[in-house]
Amino acid sequence: MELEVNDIIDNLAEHNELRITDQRRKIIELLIENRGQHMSAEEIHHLAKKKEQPVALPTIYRTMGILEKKGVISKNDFGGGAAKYELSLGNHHHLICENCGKIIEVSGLLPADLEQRLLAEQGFQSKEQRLKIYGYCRECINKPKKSWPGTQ
Amino acid sequence: MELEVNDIIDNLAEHNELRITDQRRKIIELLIENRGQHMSAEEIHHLAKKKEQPVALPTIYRTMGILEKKGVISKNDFGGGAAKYELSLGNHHHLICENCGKIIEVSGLLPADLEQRLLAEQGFQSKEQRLKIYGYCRECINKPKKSWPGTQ
DNA sequence: ATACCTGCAAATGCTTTGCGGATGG
DNA sequence: CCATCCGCAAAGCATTTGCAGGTAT
Repeated sequence: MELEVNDIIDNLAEHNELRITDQRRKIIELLIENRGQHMSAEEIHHLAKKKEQPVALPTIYRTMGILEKKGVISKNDFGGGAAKYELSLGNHHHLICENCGKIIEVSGLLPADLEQRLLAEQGFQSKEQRLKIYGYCRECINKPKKSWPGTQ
Repeated sequence: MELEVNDIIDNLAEHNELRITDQRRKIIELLIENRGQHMSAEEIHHLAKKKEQPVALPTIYRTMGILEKKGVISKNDFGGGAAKYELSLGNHHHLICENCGKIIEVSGLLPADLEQRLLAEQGFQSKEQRLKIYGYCRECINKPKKSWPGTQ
């Protein structure tokens, strides 16, 4: 796990003028510790503070911008106000329950030849696919529904 | 075309306590006139003003909220700051060029049995699927790339 | 008549920016 | 040493809200 922080860090520094700072290391560390979670900038800020290594909010936003451009993380808008970030770990997609706000991750929903088809039919070279599916989760499917948006 | 405005209006008023006002009629009119476009609240605001039937921005946001909940429109975040709205006309998806910001609409990208599969495998009842594909369009695929985000 | 709408102005909340001081390479 | 980065405070923007007056039904 500690290894991976360095993997990412090294990769970032490799070709560019990107400096390795305690703040950036800490942010990546937190992203790895919470892999599979969707975290807002504010949540990362709180976690860092709780671990006695506070990182200022503007620094977090600036870092997220860099990491997103590098493809290390992806930024999601689930409709709850603040953007949510997560480590990019393979192409997966999100089922979003409109009743309780739960996010379920799923893979393997897209046809395998999608990228080639788009290139052939549209001349479009795709880098990343994001499928969001809105609906009701197992628990809410038969419950009376409340209104959206609802964060968790 | 004028017919369709009334279709939507009537449909909205049918089961609910929703009033038919000039502002709501105007907004729907503009959405229909610009079908296939992606418009921000601000753009709708400008268009209404230009047509001598101004609608206040808060009213536009409030109306968009209602129309979205009713499924008349869908709200998109393409990363350019403001949300973009469009009439819901069949399930289509968006190719987003990271170089020039162009949005290309495409249909028929998802497996036909997707909804049934999700219900069977996850117990998830899906209402709406939105696939966003980031990459480079035909014109930009060989151009030197600039940085993102760029709106148009 | 009355519940619902609108417009205005102000508030809100996420995100970005300017800047002086700090620091990694 | 110097370009880059950080934290702070303040600004920027899209969106929401409170409220008083207006309007559809």
